Amino acid sequence: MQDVRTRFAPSPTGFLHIGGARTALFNWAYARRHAGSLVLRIEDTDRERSTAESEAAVLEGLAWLGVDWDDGPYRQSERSELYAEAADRLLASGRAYRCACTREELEARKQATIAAGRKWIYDGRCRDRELGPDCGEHTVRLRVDDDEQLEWDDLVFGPSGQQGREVGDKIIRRSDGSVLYHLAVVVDDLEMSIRQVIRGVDHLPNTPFQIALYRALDAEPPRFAHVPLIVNEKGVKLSKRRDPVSVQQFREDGFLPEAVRNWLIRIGWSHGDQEIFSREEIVQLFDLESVGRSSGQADPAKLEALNRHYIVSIPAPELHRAARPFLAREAGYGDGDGPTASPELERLLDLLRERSVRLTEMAARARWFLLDEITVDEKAARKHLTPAALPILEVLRDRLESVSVSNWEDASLEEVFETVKTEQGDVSMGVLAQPVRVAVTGSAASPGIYETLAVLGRERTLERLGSAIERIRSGR
RNA sequence: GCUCCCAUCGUCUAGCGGUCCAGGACGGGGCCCUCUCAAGGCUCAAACACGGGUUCGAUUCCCGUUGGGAGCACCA
Repeated sequence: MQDVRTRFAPSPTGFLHIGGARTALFNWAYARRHAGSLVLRIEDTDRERSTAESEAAVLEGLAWLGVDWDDGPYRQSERSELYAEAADRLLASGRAYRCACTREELEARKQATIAAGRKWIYDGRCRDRELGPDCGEHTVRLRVDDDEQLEWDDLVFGPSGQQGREVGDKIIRRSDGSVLYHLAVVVDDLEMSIRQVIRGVDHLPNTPFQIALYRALDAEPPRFAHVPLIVNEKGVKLSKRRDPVSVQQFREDGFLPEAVRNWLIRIGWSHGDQEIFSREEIVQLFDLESVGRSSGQADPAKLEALNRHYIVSIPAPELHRAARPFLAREAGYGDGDGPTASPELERLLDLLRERSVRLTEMAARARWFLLDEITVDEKAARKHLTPAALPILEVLRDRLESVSVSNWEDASLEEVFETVKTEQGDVSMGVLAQPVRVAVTGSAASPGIYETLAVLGRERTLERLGSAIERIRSGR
């Protein structure tokens, strides 16, 4: 069997977006699945747009998603001698030639061709001129013969290819001596011994020319796998500028990496009817054979469903760790600080799991516990903190006062509620619980009332019941 | 415009000639449960783009139409 060695090659011109993240995931999954290796290469030859911050963001995003690599990160900006050398070699072997056509001339001929309704391909004017290094300002082009069959068996799209005449002699080295993307990629993939190139279909049209480059360099091309694009609601390829889809953003919005990873790996890939894939299962089951060919949308609702799933099912310590920064933010702590871990807080988080889609929501639902001062939802107060509820709250407060701290737990609290319920003429639980809930959490929604009081603690419960009673009495 | 690619419920998809009056998941509707919010249980609606072939038989194979997309740089 052929060795597996893949690569992910992002250009650091912004954040890691979900399209790139998914490509990374596919490369990672394929490499891991086949016990191969993954190389990370930063394509930062566009000095104008590439930044160090962006590179850091990309690496951070990958790490967060659980994509680990075995080699790199390499930076193309540090490898230019390699590319220059390759261009020289091509020139020396006659597989490439110097072209002295100016941009203006090229543009004029191109426009004329297009006006004539034909596709512009370099017309080969300098092809046989055998220009030497002293020909003045010039570019270097790869010689691609008209009848050359540039074909490959795509791991996703099957047999693909073009004739040389459809490709033409493209520039591989600019007049300033720098090298173009195609050459850099081919040289790198060769030098890094990449065996499978897994990338977006938007690169598929580049492949014939790159194959021509491999041949010109007397090298065997790797296998290619072009994966369908992730598109937006309009069905158009995602763009960093237009579509707000950075991995970083999802992280800040309270999504778990497990959920985002599961979400992305399932766009364009499936394994029967299975929907939930752990990191281990992806490594076990992923394959290019079950990657589809049509582009897909990333459905936010699906991400939310997955996030809910993982919030419920990840081990408690992991959930607590993931939730900490969100709790800190909600509680108004500075960076680094955080709410003290306590058995009550952990219990509350476990109660909140089933009711939270995102960590942000979870933290918001924990506000009444995190802060000493609660904010009372006015609508809830109007409905439940009414004069009619006053006697109930008073009786409950008195009864709860006689429950000791050591007895402050679900069972004894339930007992108190049951007693009061009977005494008040068999009122329904709703009539009893809602005023208490609003009094104690400020909101009409919370975990079960016994659990809520138990987690809050005796002192704070009594204090808040007192405030609510005051509030009703003073008619606010 | 040219070259190439794609086409199953709203979305992601299963299906690799009969097992399909097309299955799952998310989303949506309804019912149940219920101290609130959720969760959960049950349930309903929802698709093979169209037209030709091939075949005893097409969602599955071929061609065309339509629709969508990608690429056409001295960008990556």
